[in-house]
Amino acid sequence: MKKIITLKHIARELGVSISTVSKALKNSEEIGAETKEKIQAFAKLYNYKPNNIAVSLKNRRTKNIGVIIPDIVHHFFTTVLRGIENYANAQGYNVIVCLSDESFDKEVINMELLANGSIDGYIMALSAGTQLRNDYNHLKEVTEQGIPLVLFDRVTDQIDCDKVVINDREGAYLAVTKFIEDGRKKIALITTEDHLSVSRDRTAGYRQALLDHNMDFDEKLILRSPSMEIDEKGIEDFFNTTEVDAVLSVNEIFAIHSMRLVQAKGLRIPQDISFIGFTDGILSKYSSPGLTAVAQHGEQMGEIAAQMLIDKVESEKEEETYETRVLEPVLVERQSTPKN
Amino acid sequence: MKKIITLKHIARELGVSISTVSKALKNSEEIGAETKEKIQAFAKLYNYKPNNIAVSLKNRRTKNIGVIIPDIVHHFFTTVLRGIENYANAQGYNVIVCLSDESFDKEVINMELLANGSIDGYIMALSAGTQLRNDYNHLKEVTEQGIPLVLFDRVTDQIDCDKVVINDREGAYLAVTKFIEDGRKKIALITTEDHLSVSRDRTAGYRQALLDHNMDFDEKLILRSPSMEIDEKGIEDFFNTTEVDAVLSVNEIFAIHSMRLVQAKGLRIPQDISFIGFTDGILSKYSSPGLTAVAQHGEQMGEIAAQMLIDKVESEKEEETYETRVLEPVLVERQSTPKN
DNA sequence: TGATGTTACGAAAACGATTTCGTTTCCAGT
DNA sequence: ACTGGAAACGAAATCGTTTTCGTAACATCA
Repeated sequence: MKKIITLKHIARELGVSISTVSKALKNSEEIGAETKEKIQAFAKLYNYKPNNIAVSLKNRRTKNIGVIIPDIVHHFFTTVLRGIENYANAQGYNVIVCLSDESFDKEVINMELLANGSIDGYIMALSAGTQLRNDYNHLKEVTEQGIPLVLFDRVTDQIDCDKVVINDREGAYLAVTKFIEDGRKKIALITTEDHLSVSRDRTAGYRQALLDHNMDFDEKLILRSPSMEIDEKGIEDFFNTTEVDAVLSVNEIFAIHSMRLVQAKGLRIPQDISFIGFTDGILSKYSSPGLTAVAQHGEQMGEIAAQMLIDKVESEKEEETYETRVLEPVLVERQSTPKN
Repeated sequence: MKKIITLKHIARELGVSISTVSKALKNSEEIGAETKEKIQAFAKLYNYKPNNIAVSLKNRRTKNIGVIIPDIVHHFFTTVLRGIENYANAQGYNVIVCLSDESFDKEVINMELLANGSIDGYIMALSAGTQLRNDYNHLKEVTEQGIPLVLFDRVTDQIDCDKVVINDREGAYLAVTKFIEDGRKKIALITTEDHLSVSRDRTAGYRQALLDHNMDFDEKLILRSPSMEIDEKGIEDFFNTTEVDAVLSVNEIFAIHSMRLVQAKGLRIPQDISFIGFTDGILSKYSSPGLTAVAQHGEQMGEIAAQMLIDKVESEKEEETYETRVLEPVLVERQSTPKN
């Protein structure tokens, strides 16, 4: 078993002081050429690596960033996470991932677990529980301590911090406009309750598109699931009782499930009914027919979030100016909507 | 901006020594009741939390575990990660995630990034690049330093450490046996080159099942993709030139893509051709028809890996005994195979 | 020769917490 | 009154680095 070696060992072994070793390894001009070479050679030989923990303690910088997301088995979040990882790693940062599981309590616990100096800043998407409860004190505490925080996708305007979102409203607007241009008359929306910020915005965009094209906004054409979990019964009932020729869904799973349902009823996609789903994920790509999707640029979002956070972490000045970056969604057309 | 408070601040403010504060906050019997109360109250008031970095330095324990996986936008790995998270968090550990991107170099870099005391141990699945190169010196270095390491799914027997795998061979065997029992004669295998340990084992299981049932093992029925990335052209050519009535695929995507392809050619699933895929992920569940899958118990795998690692980390003794846990796969039957 | 300047290195404080030994004070026991 | 021993607290070392500030030895210059 090879021992891990410290400055002290090198110093003792070579009969010099710890400070000399430290400086020599940093190639300081202060140290004589001979001594430097000797120390560097020794360090290389024994594969010396500075202890990160000690360095962190000294610098008050951990080079770790904490990411708290509601769920990891979810294409969009993993995509964002990849973006974060990419940028962070390139800058020499590590990413500590915590899952809130859509629960307020877990979100709080996770934040506290990281709050004791383990990280230099947070990147988060709010859990459904937190948004429902509308309680952001745990975020406030963090920002009040001056720890940088970047919120993405699921954000709140009750907290002053940097944010990255896509224009969810515009995404829905795009989709519904496409439906209308294709001559669809009964455009349904499958979404969740409005406490999720993204659902609220998407519903608003849906509504706006209808109104802007002189169509009725009919609550009966909206199915609101209590959460992002699939409610198969609810969806089935909805399609049994509601006549519809286009469906916009706030996530892939609702859309895919609905497609299979109406296909089983003998409807043809996209001739009889067309579909668009939010999140251009793996399901949209591989479903049959392929699902036209509102792409959310998850990876880019992650990169931007990481960049904003690291910029804040590394900027010495305590400017209290926050920025919200809004990414524009695009429609990725596949076979679930007619070609023009 | 609230300042973060340290033992020193409390000590100074209350006119006692740092040691007294430390002990008081740990409810030590050494400290008088009055003093203890005073200190604890003050600490609560100012929301004192011990600095993790300092504690880590003192204890030589970070309570962080490093997870290195090839890809995060991949259902199986995220499932495992969730299992790891669950167990680790419950034990008060944080998880640092690094992505090797299937590259040997990135894997090495990530390991080194964590190797300097940032973590108490590693959980890893080998990257394709590493398995191809067959070079495990970076792992050896780590184990030689006595840092605990648990390998999962993509493992190697060139390294002595704890491992968790599913019985890939048995999974393929199960699937092929099912095909044979259903009367299939031309059973294809879509896999990758054999340098990936899982592909090798699955191919072996496929072969064994055929031989055990007195059927020919025909290389022409095997399509080997160079990597886990989809090779659409290759798959199309394969189905155009090869007559087949059953397909076992080493991952979901190959299977789903193939299903769409043969459906487009007018074949009926499962009447004319049936499909089984490895990894019971989201695609299998939501494809049409639903894809019968070999479930890999990713979450359980993650939990076991985390448990093995934390056990090793926390056991003082330096026993050099390693264990390999083998999970048994199960077949999740859906509509891509006929019902019996 | 004495003042000044380099060069090359070491001592020590600091980061924040833990822990091992003291040390002081006070009181009981004889 | 003297000893012994709790009780309550503090000093200091320690974890491994970094960094500031000395300082010794030697060279330079007027």
